Amino acid sequence: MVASYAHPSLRPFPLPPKLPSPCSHLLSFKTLSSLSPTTPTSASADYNHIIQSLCNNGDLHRALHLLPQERHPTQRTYEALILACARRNAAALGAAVHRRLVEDGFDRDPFLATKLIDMYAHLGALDDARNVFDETPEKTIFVWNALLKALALADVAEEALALLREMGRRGVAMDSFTYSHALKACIASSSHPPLAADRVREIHGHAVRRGFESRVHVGTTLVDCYAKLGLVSYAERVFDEMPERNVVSWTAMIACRAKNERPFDALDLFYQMMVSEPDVSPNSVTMVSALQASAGLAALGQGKIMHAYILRKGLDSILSVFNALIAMYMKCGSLNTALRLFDSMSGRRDVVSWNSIISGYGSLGFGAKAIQVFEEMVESGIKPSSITFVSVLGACSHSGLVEEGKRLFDSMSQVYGLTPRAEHYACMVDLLGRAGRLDEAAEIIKEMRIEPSPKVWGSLLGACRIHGRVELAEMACTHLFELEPTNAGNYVLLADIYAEAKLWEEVGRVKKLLEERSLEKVPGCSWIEVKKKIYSFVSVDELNPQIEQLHALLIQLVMEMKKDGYVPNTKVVLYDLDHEEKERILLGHSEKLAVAFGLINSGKGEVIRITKNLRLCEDCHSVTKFISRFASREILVRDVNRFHHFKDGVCSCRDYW
DNA sequence: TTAGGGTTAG
Repeated sequence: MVASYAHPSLRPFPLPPKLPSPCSHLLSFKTLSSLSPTTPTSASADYNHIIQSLCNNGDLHRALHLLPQERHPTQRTYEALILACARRNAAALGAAVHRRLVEDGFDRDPFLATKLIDMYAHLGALDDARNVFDETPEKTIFVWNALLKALALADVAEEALALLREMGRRGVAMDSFTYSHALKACIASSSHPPLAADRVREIHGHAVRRGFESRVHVGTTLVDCYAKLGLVSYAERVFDEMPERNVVSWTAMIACRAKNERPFDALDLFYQMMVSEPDVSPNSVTMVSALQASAGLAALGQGKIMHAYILRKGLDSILSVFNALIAMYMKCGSLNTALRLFDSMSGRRDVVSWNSIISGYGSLGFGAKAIQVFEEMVESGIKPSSITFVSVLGACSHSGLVEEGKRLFDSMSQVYGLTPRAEHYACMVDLLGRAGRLDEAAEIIKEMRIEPSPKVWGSLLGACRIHGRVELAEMACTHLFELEPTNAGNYVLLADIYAEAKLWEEVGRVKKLLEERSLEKVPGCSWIEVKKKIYSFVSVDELNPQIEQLHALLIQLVMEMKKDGYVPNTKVVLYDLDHEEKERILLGHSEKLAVAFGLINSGKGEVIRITKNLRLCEDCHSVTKFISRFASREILVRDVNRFHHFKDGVCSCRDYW
């Protein structure tokens, strides 16, 4: 079944019956007024009960008003007050409750200490949380875990690990909660992945020895930690060995694959869960991850099946699911469906919804439209986030809107009070570099107040590739080879630049470096979804059952093109081979095979949608433009950077990409 | 008393 945005289940759900106003079932306003602190109180009034009820109903002020009336507040009363202060982000009131609690002699109570630590952590007052911990004489495991969690989730995860070591020294018996917090601290503690991985492995080993690995929460946290470190096979091993799995464990594993360039395997796992686990029902988070996998594959058919499922289960009322649907349609190139969904959600759009539309327009090459949507977003009262600027600056870059991009970049700090991060500088380098203003791009890097990230140098290198700047490319590579020595893509780009300048000796030198470091170029791969099945192609794909048919079609098309003046762009082939051999390699590029497959196997009027894991090659770009005219077919190719929409012999990028 | 998974970009 195929879902459309107009599915009847999309009609708004009936509103729940109107709730009674807070506390109306407890006390009338008149009764409350009579209980004000200035009024003599009745000895029989149960203030503890009333205060707790007021707190639970969100009426913190009235609860605090009553507190002085109660001579003997109980532990439960203080718990309710602390939780209410945390919920309302009421720092000053929280501190006042804490003072009163101390006066009442509850400062040695480990239960309330746990609640206070949670409250202070929630309010961002870590020193206060630490003080409560220090001043609690009887430190139960709850107290230790509360501080561990507070430190792990704040930007002081190193301190969390120090606390863990202290627990070890003092012989505190850790429980499964301790392990979950400690693992999260490992991820938060280090921006250096190898160090974080060592730490996770160490705690993992510890958990295994103590028998905590079999706990479902610990196993799930381990899956997630390895996922965040990009160690997919470690995550899979933990997941496979879990004695008990629930929907969260399955979702963590699906998300792990979806986020680590394994969208096909993520979908596979999703369907495995649906088929083999009748007791596990996907929830909103599962569907968000599954949609992300469909988006990663640009598998529109799969995405539509999920949309139908989401509607049937009513999960589209959840904003994150709705946003994930918009993103999925955008990444599958279905701009109109994404826009219809976006239009249908007026009033409940958040910054994520807007960002999806801005980046969607950007990647399709509608830069001016992306800027217009950005302005509408600001007008509607939503504050742009750091990601909004990555999206809108990226949109400027794809469309060559240099001056607009510069203006937006300046507004980021001057108007919106956001400090540009490395990724924003990378956008600016890309914007200027693509437009051929490489010296300005290099100047921006020089003036950066923060350390340029690999993305920044990578953007410069990419621009050097487009504009054939050998020396500047070498300079960028001295940084890149140091910062990310194992990223084969940088070596390949440099070799590409040398090859284009016909510096074959230098090409050989870079290839030798790749060999010495045992690095392999990521092979180009393209795929296409036909009748809800995904077919993938690699270069010179001799194992493909239809390869002869595909070749015959491509040879025929190229012959027609040559009559039209087409000259194969053999400079994109990195090897110093003769022209004929280069042409043969060019013809076997995965994206050409996928286009030919689409022509043969899809319906006549259907748009051919192809996805490629790398940047689209220039020769394939020319050939696809021709095919779109010659075969009268719309062809949409999503490469690693953006969309190319081919129609009537023209590409939406207007050859600027 | 406490814990685990997710949406936007690059």
